[in-house]
Formats: sequence, C-alpha cells, structure tokens
Amino acid sequence: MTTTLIIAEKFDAARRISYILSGGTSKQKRSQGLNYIEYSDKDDRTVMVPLSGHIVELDFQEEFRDWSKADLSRMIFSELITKVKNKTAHETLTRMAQEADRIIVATDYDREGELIGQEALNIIGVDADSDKISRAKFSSLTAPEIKNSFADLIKVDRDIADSAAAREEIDLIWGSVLTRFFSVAARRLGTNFLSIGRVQTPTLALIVRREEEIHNFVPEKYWRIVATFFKDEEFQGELESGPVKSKEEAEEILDAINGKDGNVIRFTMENVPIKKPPPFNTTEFLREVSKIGISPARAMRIAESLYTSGLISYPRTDNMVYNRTLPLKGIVEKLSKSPFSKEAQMVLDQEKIIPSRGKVEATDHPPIYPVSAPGNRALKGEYMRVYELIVRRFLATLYRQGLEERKEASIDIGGRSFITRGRKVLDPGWLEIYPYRRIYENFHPDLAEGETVKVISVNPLEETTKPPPRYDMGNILKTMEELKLGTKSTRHDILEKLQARGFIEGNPIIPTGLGIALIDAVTTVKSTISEPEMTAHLEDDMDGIANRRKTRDTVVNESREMLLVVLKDLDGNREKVKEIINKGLTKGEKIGTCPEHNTDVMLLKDRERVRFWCVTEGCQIKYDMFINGKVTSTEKKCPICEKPIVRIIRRGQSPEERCVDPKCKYNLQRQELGVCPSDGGKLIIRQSRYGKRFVGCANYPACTVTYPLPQMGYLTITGETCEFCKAPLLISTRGNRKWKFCPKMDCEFNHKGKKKASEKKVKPVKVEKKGKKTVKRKKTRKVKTNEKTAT
DNA sequence: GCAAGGTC
Repeated sequence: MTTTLIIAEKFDAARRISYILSGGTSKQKRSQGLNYIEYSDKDDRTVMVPLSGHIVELDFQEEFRDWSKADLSRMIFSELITKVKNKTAHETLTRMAQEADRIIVATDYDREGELIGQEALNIIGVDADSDKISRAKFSSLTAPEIKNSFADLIKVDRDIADSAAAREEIDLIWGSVLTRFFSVAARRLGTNFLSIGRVQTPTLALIVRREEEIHNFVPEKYWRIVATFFKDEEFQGELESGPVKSKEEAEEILDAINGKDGNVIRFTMENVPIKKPPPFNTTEFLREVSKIGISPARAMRIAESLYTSGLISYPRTDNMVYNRTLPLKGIVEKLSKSPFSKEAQMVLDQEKIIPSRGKVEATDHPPIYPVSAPGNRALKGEYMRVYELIVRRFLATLYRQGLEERKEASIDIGGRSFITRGRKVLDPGWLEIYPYRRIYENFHPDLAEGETVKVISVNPLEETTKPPPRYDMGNILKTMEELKLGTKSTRHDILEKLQARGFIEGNPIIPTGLGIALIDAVTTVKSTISEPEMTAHLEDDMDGIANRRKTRDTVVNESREMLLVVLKDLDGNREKVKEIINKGLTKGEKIGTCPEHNTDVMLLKDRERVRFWCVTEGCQIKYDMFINGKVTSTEKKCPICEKPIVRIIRRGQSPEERCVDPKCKYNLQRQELGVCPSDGGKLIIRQSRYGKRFVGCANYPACTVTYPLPQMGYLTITGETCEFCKAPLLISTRGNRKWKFCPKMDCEFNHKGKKKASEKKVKPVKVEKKGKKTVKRKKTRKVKTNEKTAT
C-alpha cells in the first residue's frame, strides 16, 4: 500500500483534481477540524490537501516591534522570520506527510503557486530535490490537462519560488521601513499611521496627480453652433467644423446664415449591431458592479461568499472566453428555475446559442458565471444584486446581439455645413436581459440629398472646456491593471486600504488633504516608490531570478541598498516631511467659492469636527460643526445665499446636501412633515445643537413650535393630521416594531388610539432617505448626528 | 498598529 499526498492551492482545485484523477470516486473527509479529500485505487491511496493560499508570512524580528525605537537602517538589513499563518493547513500537512510515500505539488502553475508549494514542503521538512517530490504542471482545471500533468510530472522549481519570495521580502522591507519612517516623522502613530507600499503609493499618486490636473486646469470658453431643423419633428445639428473660440466669431456665422434654409448635402442611414458584452473576468465584474453602487472590495467579499455557497464560479479570473467544455446550455437550463426564468427561457428559445468572447483568453479559470440557481436560499439585498448582475451578464453573453439604426446628414445653411445624427434601437437584443446599459436614442428624419429643410433656429451655446474627470472605482481598477499595479485579487483591497487610511474618499475618488500631503512628502525624495516603474523593475528582477540570471539574495540585497539610500535621503529631510504632512492636514481642501469675495471656501475635517471658512480675512463664512459623516464638495451653490453646498454622507443613509451656513434657510426647506398648527408653516425635522432630532416650524424664529422625536428608529411621514392636536402623525420603525404616533408627547392620540393606529396599514412616504440596509438591520446601530447648528 | 500576495 502506497500513499500519495497531493497539495493543492485551494479547495476548489483540490476537489476538481481529485474528481478527475479518481474518476469520480473521491470522497471529501473531515477529521479533527481538517478538510481533505481521499480516494483509493487498489493498493494506492491518495490524500489531497487543499491549502488556502499562503500558509506562512514574513515578519521582522521581535526587537523591531516598537516603531518609535526601531532603527530603520538596521531593520533594512535584518533577517526576517517566517510565521505560520494558517495553523490548520500546517497541522494537516505535517500529519498527512508522515504517511506519504510520495508528494505531488499541485498548486497553481504560477510564481505565487510555486512559492506556496515551496512553503508547504518547508513545513513538511522534505528536501525539494528528494525523489519523493514532484510537481504537476497544469494551467486549467480540465480533465485532459489534469490527466496529462499527472502522467507527466516534473520537478518543483526552486528558482520560480525564489522569485516570488524575493518579491515578498522586498515588499515587506520597503513597505514597513517607509511606512514607519513617514508615520514616525509626522508623529502619526497608532491607528493614524501613514502607510507606504509598492502598489498603494503609486495608486494614490495617480489619484493625487489627477486632482492636481483638475485643480490647475484653466477652463476656456467656446461656443457650439447648434441648429434646430424641422421635418416631421424637430432635430438638431451642430456646425461640422466644430466649436468656435470667440463670441464674435459665433455671431459672424449666425449673421451670415440668418434666415436661410437648410440644404441636405449628404445623408446616410445604416443598421449597426449593438455588440454583446464579453463574459466577466474579475476586473470587468468589479467595474460593472461599482456602477450599481457597490464598492469593489465589498463586491469581492459578496462574490467570494456566492462562490463558496456554490452559486457562482471562481471569482478571481483573468479569462473572458468561455472554455469549450463549459456546458453553457445546461447552466441556462438550471437558471430557468430561478428568479430569472424568463430571461433564461429567452436564451433557450434561440435556435443556437453563440457566446460572446472577450479580449483576454487565459487558462486559469473560466470567466465568472452562475453555477446554480439560489432556490429556496433566497438571496437578499446586495447579495441578490451581485448575483443578479452575474446572471444577467452571463445570459446577455449568450443572447443575440442588438441592432440600431444610425442616420447621419450634413446640412448646409448659407455655405456652412451642419452635421446631424440620429439613433434608434431597432432590436434591443441582449439589452433586454441586461438593463445596466442604456442607449440614448434621438430622432432623425429620413432625408434625401438636395432636399431643403426648414431651419427653426441657430444658436450659439456657450460652453467651457472641462478638466479631465476624476477616477472612479471602475476606471482606477482598469488603470491599475494597465500599469500592472497589483493583481486581480489585490487591487480592490488596495483601494479599500487607501480609503480606510483616510487618503482617498468617495466615488468618483477624491484624495483627502492627508493623501495629497503624503504624496507631496514622498516625492520630496527621489525614489521610485510612488511610481509604477517600481513594479516593472521588480518584475524584471523576478524574471531574472526565475531564469537563473540573478539570485534571490543579490536581488533582495540590491533592493536593500537602494532603500538605504532613500532612507538616508529622507532622514535629511525629516523636518520637511513633517512640515508638509502637518501643513496638508491644516490646509484643508477647497469645497466652493465665497459669493462675496469670489475666493475659496475651505473645508477641514478632523475626526468628526468640521470647519468651513473663506480664505479672505474677515469674511463672515467661518463655521464649526460636529458632523458624524463624510463631508464632500458638490460644486453647487446654495440657491438662497449662493454659499457652497456640501454633501454629507452618513452610514446607512442616502446623502444629504446642505448649505455650509447652518443658519441658511436652505437647510430648513426639506423633509416636510406637514403643516404647523400654529401658523400654517412647514413642519420639518431639525437637529438641535447637541445633535438631537426634533420637529420644528420652518418659520423659526418667528414661530417657535417644536415637537420632540424618538432619537432612534426610521421615521415615515403619514400625511395624516392628529385628530386631537392637529400635529402631523408619524410612523417610527425600529427593528420589527412599528408604531404610529403623534409627536406631541402628551397628546391623547398616544394613549387612546395607540393599539389600533399602529396596526393600520399606511402607505409610507420616506422622511429621511435612509438606505434599505438601515431599515432592515435588526439592531439599529447608533448613528450620532451631532451637529452644532447656530440656532 | 507596517506590504502584497495567495485564499475562506
């Protein structure tokens, strides 16, 4: 009896490999908290152990524990220690290895996979060159590929593992040393630490540089000359030679063509296919999911959970082409017994199913697709939305393409040519299944060359050139991918980190004052750490190690020497670094323009306190408040006082927009609950200076009517008036409890008709637009809204 | 309380 131990990188791979090799006889086993798979063939027993990625991680020695005391230059050259990260895997491996006559490393066939295999062998304590050890080389989990790889085993490759190990060491050393330098220099320790890394810092730099571009952008005026024509209906065209730079030029053109008819000099009409989207790989999936308001990091966690519960395929993949062996039709049939039966049936009703293909054809895993229907395990909230997106995308890639009609004409008015375009969807095709895309249509009549069309008007439209847009979660992921920053499995994590550390916020992404200051400080010193090139260089070195042109030690040591130079340079600039970061923190950020002085209005956030001020000295705009939430700029002006409008995002609530002036009436206009019984004014929800909510009359201070409100719970406007005191009746929802009440606490309504009223069904109107999440959550988390208003 | 890379 011989025993073979096979080591896989993840459970999914272990299951499939053992299924293929055993011809379906493999059994999943569980012993003392360890999961593994086993099968036997006559005298051969095979045990398959799934890891979950890396089992160990590197760290510094104990002596460098204290950030303020550690000597960074010594740290650079210190020996690193290996810590076990996954105890269960460690235990399983050691136990199983004892019985094994031979060991096959079957981790993913890439650098990290080779290192993960090497880590496992190190734990078992066998020499990689031993005859007991071999390596299966496969690049997809398909039967022929797996069978071949196990029939033709190779040796483990120490050099490839070394190349990944070098990356690991360099990332840790550079990241930790620079993280500590900046944190200590700026005296930001504990949870406020500043972090630096090979991937996160260049990513932050991209965002900061884009913000600078926007800030430095000088807008220029231009005029579009737009003609409105009439045939059957109105349609518009624009001067074909493009916009003009001055108003005079625009007027000259208008004068020249004033009162003249249009003459069609060209007309084309064609039917153009609306191409199907490609299957989802991780990046595409995350780009799309961020459009429905779910952050990439959250979407990945949801996808992970959908994957482990067997609803979708492996979510970390580069592939955008369905493998030929994938039973597409079978999957659609499964989906016909899901909430998407109608869409699935539409796909099945086609004569032939032809899947779309994306540009990337990798062999790691198939594109992301639904594996099964949720059945009774009803998915809720964001889980359902993510699953639905994946299902609809999958079905869309299998449905027919759409068709649209495009018309285009050149119409001459007095010697000037105007171009007109029309678009009409003839067949939405896959768009019927995939509602996340919208196609804008516009009317255009059929024309003929030489035809005369009536010109209703020609107008110059004043426009200004726009700065480049901010990155959003979708296109920053794409840019990172193009610059080879991070991997499909880490990019979303990096972005979440930048957010959690307070360097960026919002979507579109805005760097915070701290984020900008950090990049400023990092670039005071010549170093590649804020450039994507650091990664490119590292990649080259890794290739060098894998090809045995270099060794792991020389690469890591060279990198250490480079870091030492950077550190020395930084050390000489310690004061400057501190100053830049502290200045960045007190500088604030521009959130609008002062209507009186036309100068910048600034915002400074420090934990929950928020300060707004105009940079002109002596200006009345100077407000200090407590706002428990994120405050961001809207670029809007208050319609009442023209001061900047800011957006406040509180956890679990939809954003509130308010004027920076706490006394401004704009802040009192919304959330109308009903009519004030005293003077007939609007009753609204207001916040006291201590952040308590209450009902008050919008005519304050002329009218001082107020009612108290329960501080917790979700409020719904009923539109009804209390029969006893004429105050507006409200419904409070907290967890499963729901009751109607009169805000006048001692009102008879609350004592008499209470029971009946709470059971009555009332159509709710939302008062505070809270996200569904908050409403559904059973334990209402306490959301403080301490806002010091100047009332 | 550091990084980035696997994966749960």
